[in-house]
Amino acid sequence: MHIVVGLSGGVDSSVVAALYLSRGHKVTCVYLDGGFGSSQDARAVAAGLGAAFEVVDTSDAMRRLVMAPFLDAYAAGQTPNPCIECNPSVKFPSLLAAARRLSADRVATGHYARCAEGALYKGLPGRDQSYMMYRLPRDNLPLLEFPLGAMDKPSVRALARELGLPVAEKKDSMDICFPYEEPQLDWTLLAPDGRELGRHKGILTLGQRRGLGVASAEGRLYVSALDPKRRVATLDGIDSVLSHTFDLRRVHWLIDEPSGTIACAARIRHAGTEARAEVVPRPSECATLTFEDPMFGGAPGQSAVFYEGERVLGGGVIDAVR
RNA sequence: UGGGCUGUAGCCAAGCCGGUAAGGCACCAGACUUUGACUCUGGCAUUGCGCAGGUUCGAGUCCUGCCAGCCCAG
Repeated sequence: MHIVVGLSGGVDSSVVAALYLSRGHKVTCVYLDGGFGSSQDARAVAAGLGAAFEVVDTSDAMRRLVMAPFLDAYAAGQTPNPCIECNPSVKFPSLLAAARRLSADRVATGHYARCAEGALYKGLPGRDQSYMMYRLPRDNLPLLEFPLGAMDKPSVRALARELGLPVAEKKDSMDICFPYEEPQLDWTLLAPDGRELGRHKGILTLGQRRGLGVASAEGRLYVSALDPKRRVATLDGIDSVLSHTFDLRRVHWLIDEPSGTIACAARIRHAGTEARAEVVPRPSECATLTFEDPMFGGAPGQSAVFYEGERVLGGGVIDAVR
């Protein structure tokens, strides 16, 4: 089999490339160049493995489809999740296009998730990245492989050492992968009774408490409401940030679209807890998500992802928190 | 220029009849994390407690004076 491996130069994707080679497959490593970062490590890994290597320029798509919307969202008082946008609109389309061009059979990446028979499943607990991929087009799934989905990080690292990969000890990447300037938005911070508590220059997220610079005798304060038009943020106790119900837009399914209400488990943050919920589909790719117990951390712009056991059912972008 | 109250780190605030400065918030660092959320861990008043004296083996804690702010009377 000829397989295209999305090679970032990190530990995970490097192990993936090595695995396919050791199984005797033909591997072409593709480094996506978003216009920042360096292809050096990836190139070195591919060279070390004796695999074909090429660089695909995705900088234009990154700017248009990921970075610009990211900043727009913050300006609109939302909390964007660029990784969720990048996967279906830049990363996987670019890798699949490369595979088509090279007449390769499949595409593999180092994501901690699993793919089988056209369905997407979680990776192992504690290392699951399926949340970031719920928005992939359903017809992409049969072409994708995530060989690390059944592994944990220590094993992957151990394997990298065994294979003698030069990046075996490289630190995990986290945080947003592209550079940007934080928009200097002028927020006025108010108490629930309308008292002015302070000002804040920059971006704010619903549920945020650090960086506000406001001391309160009552305890910790969280951003409980954002009014992007007036640039006013209301600060309140943690109870004010808990909610059961979320309105979703841009709902995307990885199963046949349900005709009515479905019960499932759902998550509203990548590293958030999964909890029992109910999804009521609405017209125009909308839905209402209601949890049995109140959830913390929901913010417009973030995604809610639905699960049934290990399987990812779909998800949507949070439009409003109720 | 009558009476009462208060003055402890950036903010709020414990410190009882003196014994060698709680706690919370904020802030900083780290952990966690393919979203800058949340969470967790650690640090955070170096003889210092409005100022100046006094009593005492020892004072934030008692005494005197002063300064500042607040309240009630005027």
